[in-house]
Amino acid sequence: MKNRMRMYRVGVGFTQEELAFKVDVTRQTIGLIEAGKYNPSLNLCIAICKTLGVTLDEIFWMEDDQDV
Amino acid sequence: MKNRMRMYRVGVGFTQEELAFKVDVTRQTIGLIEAGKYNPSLNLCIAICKTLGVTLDEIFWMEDDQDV
DNA sequence: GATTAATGTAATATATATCTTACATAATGT
DNA sequence: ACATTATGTAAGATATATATTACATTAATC
Repeated sequence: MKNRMRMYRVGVGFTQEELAFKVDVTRQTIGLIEAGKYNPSLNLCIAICKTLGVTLDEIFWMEDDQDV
Repeated sequence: MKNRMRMYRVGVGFTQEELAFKVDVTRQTIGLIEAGKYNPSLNLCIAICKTLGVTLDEIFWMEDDQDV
């Protein structure tokens, strides 16, 4: 459940709270997704990607899994 | 909530039920996601993509939205 | 070093994804 | 026509994503 959200978020200069507001979700939700402890919905993933200016693959697609 | 699941599923020659079994979910769930009536979890999206041999962007990322 | 901003985290409540069961329809083969 | 396979869909139950509230910690700023 790892992802690259934090990397792109700080890259754009947003705080967790700012990103949360923009995608209409709670700061805690953003924090837990970044921490890899949530399994977010596709719609939320898409909203986050659009806000950060990247695609789903760039944040959420891991080309090589550990067990490959 | 549109996506290209059906296209890739029939391309690989899977039935809804076969794909459902492989990603450990119900046939109905697959059907509703294909119909654009469900907002699936990221984990399920990833499992589907791996089973169909494509990435998240290829199935779930729409480059140009209607409202752009 | 005190204050503020940003983040981590936990408990309970609520919304919703998904399951289960069931039936209906469409397509295909015999 | 009949049987079979694939798909659509609905009602109620369950699991889980997310909200809410609250407090702790860390980093930055004064």
